[in-house]
Amino acid sequence: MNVRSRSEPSSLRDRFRETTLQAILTAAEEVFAQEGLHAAHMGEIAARAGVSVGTLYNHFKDREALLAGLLDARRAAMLTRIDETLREAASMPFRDKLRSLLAALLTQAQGHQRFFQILLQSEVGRYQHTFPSACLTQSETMHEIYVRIGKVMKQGVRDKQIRPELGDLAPLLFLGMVRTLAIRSVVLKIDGDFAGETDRLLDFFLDGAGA
Amino acid sequence: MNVRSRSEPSSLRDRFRETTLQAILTAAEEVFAQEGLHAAHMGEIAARAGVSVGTLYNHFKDREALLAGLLDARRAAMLTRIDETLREAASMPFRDKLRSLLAALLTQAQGHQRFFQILLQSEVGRYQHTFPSACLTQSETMHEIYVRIGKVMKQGVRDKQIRPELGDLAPLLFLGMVRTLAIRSVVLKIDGDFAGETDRLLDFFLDGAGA
Amino acid sequence: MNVRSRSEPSSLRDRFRETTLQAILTAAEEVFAQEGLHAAHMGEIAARAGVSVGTLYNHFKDREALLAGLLDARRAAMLTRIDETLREAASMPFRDKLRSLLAALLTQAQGHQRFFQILLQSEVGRYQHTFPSACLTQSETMHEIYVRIGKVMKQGVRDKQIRPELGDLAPLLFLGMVRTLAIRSVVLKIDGDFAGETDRLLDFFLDGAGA
Amino acid sequence: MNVRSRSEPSSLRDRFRETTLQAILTAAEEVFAQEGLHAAHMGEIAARAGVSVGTLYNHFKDREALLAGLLDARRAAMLTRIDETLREAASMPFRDKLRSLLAALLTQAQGHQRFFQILLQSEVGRYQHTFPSACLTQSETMHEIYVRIGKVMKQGVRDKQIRPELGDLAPLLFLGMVRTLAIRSVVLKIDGDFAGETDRLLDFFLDGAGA
DNA sequence: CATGAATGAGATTTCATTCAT
DNA sequence: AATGAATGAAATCTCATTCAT
Repeated sequence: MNVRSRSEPSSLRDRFRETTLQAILTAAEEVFAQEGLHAAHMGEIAARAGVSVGTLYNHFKDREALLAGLLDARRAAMLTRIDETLREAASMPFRDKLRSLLAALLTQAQGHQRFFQILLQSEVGRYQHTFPSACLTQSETMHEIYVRIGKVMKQGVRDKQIRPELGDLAPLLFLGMVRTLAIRSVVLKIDGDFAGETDRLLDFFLDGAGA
Repeated sequence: MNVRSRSEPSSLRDRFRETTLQAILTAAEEVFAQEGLHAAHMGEIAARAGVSVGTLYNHFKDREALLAGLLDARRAAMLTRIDETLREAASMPFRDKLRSLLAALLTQAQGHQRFFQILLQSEVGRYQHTFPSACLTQSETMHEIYVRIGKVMKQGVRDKQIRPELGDLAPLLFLGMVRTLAIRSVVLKIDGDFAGETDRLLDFFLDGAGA
Repeated sequence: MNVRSRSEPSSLRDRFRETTLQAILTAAEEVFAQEGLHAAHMGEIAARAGVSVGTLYNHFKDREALLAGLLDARRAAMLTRIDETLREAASMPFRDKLRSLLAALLTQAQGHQRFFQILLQSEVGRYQHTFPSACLTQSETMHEIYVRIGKVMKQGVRDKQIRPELGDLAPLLFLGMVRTLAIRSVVLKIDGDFAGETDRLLDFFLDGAGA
Repeated sequence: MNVRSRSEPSSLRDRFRETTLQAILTAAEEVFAQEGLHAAHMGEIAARAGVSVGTLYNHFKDREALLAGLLDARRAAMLTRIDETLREAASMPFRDKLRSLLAALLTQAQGHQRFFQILLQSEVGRYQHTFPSACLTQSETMHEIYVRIGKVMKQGVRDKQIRPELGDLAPLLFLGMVRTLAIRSVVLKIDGDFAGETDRLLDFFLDGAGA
């Protein structure tokens, strides 16, 4: 009993801590995506999370650690989702497998737009000075995604479904389509239906825009 | 004579002033591209231009005006180049015209990588707070490019060279390929040969990656 | 109980905050009065208040807000004091009432010499560009004082104690006497006994300097 | 002849130089009065004078020397005018002499409002750090004026025209009336008719505001 | 642990002054 | 002697981080 009465407040505390942590991560994702990596201020993140700045520092050593933590958490979720999709699609014919992958990427990009925006920022901006470890995380994430797309493409080439001339451009162009939709959504400030474009994009990717 | 004797010292000074201005713009382009819009510090720009901080402020009211001035200058050059290409290609068959446009875009993206990087940053980052007027310039630039690509695509659809189902995605995807190369070059830190990829990209765009 | 245990630490912190705020206001009053509105530097104010520069900005948005906050606080105190005096003197004969008002003004001018110096600076200097809102506060303060003096003067005219020919010059000249003492004290750098001059000034005001 | 032909261009040059100098002084007077001693920028003065900043430095060692030079020039004119008035009024009865002095002061204050505004600023502001020598000039100017008023007042006391109780307050209060009009004109931004108030002010000074 | 006021390093911006033309 | 672009010291302001409560 004693043990329980001691352990329960502790687990309650843990749950509180976890809730706070999630609130911080969500707020951070919002602010980093909306304001940009450099303009995302700790005060703003704290305010949106409904905690004080000090609390941010109780959970993360500094600003960079907060971003790195956020990216780590999201990255795991994203890669897990892609891997699941690929496993489910393992035995499908190539075109269906590619379709599943594209649908998964688009669904992720739409469902985690904020995280995706951060990913895009990391790609084009130079944040190595300000966020060295977060940048590392991001390029690793991107690399993981490329590796997965790359495997599918290689299989496609082996199966004579993908022209070999494209070589390593194929994964880049495939992901580039997702990026295009994401940017369209940011620029036009509309919540475009990413997944609904799956077939148009797949047709474009495999058969081109030519008549 | 009087006029000349008056205008000559003035034009000499003007030439000096112009030299300084170009040095500032070049330095600013480097720093904004390499460090990112928010992390580009006036001190760094001044140092690279080989002038003092105060000199930046003799030429531009503030940091934002400097960026806006830079973007205005580069934007004009880029749009002029694209327009020239399109004029030269006006009477070509569609595929050649599209090839010319793509080659022009890739050449620009490679020749003005720094400016292109800034353009990409403006697309994905949220700089409206910090650089309102520069952002406006950038979205106008992007819009101008889209309009030019869009016209060619519409003609392609009329000529039955482009599948009409893609609709407004066609220009986005076309520019997306250029973006893909630009990002590859940034991420891999290699000066990839953009223009050399023209044909691979054109084939991909018109005929797809499918075998 | 819970409320108390929550409110107490908060009120303790509030008291600290309030202490800091008062230290800042006092330091600002000193520096603005001694150095002049334009030459009062934030660093100097911070140093005298015994805080860091950043702390000033935790309490006031910028330099102007600090001045405006200072003036607002002091203005309330000054007008309250004058109003009290007038209320106490409401039923006195005119000469005594005027004497009370003059004594109150002189006491205020002496007791809050620094604030008065700032008031004088605002009158003669052109600070509309640098301190627009503070200037507004100051002219409102001056206007409030004029209104109060004006009322007494009007009553004096009705009671045939003040020559009507002076018209609206009477309040100006009355306040001018106070200004004269304040300036004498500034120029001679002596802490002249303002209140001790009440009767000499009252005699002068009512009966003139003529024999 | 040779001598003449050499001296003439020189005197022409001198005249040019003199013209430029006057333009600078006039511009400086405007800017120092309108913007305040601290906010008066060399660039603004140069622009209003229609010369370049460099030219200011060809005529004056630095900003302070420019202000000092301006004040010296104006001070001489003002004191000369007052002295002339006093000489002309030397044999008048006391009241007329006082009236002449007051009229002269008011006329000066109105005719050289800008200079007067600078005088007022110097009285109440603390410019010893920024403009040490100019401040000296100003307090000397003020002192000279006080001395002149003081002499007349002393004579008034001897002639039993001025109550001796006022003592050294009399000159202060006399000048205070002029200051009152000047400030009214600044605050109300009206070009009040100073000289037209001479008689009202003289009556007030000698006989008071009492009925 | 949470809090949030205080800190101060570092950024932007201003402007008197210099000096090559 | 006039010019005005360049200079850089000094000011204002920002914001990540700390730490006493």
